[in-house]
Amino acid sequence: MANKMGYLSCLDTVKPVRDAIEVINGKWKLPIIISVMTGNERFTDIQESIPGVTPKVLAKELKDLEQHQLIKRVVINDYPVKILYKPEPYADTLTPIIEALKGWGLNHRKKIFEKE
Amino acid sequence: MANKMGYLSCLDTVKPVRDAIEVINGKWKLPIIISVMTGNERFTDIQESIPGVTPKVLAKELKDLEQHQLIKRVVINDYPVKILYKPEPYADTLTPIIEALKGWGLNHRKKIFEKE
DNA sequence: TATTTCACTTTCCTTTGGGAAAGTACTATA
DNA sequence: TATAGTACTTTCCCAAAGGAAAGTGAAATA
Repeated sequence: MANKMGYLSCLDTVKPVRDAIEVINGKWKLPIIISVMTGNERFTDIQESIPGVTPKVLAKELKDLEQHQLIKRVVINDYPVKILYKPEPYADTLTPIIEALKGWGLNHRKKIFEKE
Repeated sequence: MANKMGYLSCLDTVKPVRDAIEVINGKWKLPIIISVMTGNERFTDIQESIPGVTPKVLAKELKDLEQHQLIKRVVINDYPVKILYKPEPYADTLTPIIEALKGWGLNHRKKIFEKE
């Protein structure tokens, strides 16, 4: 079967981009990763560092991020038990994405304020 | 008022990242931008270049992207009327984000296949 | 003994995203 | 005249995202 499409294929780029989006999708995953990478380890610290996040959402997203091996949940058996969230080394691979989004967001905000 | 928080502030990064996410959120916006930047101009071409996108979703996302000045809708008054979607120069500013996501997605897929 | 803290969970509810399928208005082509 | 293509819109529906508020259980602190 030959080439019968009238459009230009862009799957080379679209497919991996979609794979990445699936992992970091939603409003909260990247902010949570950023908070944990910044050094926030406790549930309530992470929650307070991200305005608007509710405990329900935070608990769910932390589980998702753990499954993707981006953070780990560490239980410390002192009395009382402490729970810490730490970034996994794999989280570092997201830095270029985070930096690109940060740069774009900064510039976008500037653009919006200037023009409108 | 002094510093009374027990957590580390990460708003410097979280805020602009959230601004960026708001613009490119969802499953389809980046794939559509990629398709248009690749050179697909016609509605059906864009649709066919992105497996799974429905006309309803595509129409809605194209409008969103137009509002954000990332693409423009051009009406050509031949008979029949032609409608073309073209990238705006501002779309180019997304390239670092797209490249970062592409690189990450490629590597992630490799990681998944190797390990599990 | 009462209150607070921590790390959640539970319930309820609304909004948003998005898929399936059909329809539409126009024009071109056979 | 009939069929096909273009660029959508419309309707219906479902699932997931996400917000608000309260609850929970254990332990520390006042």
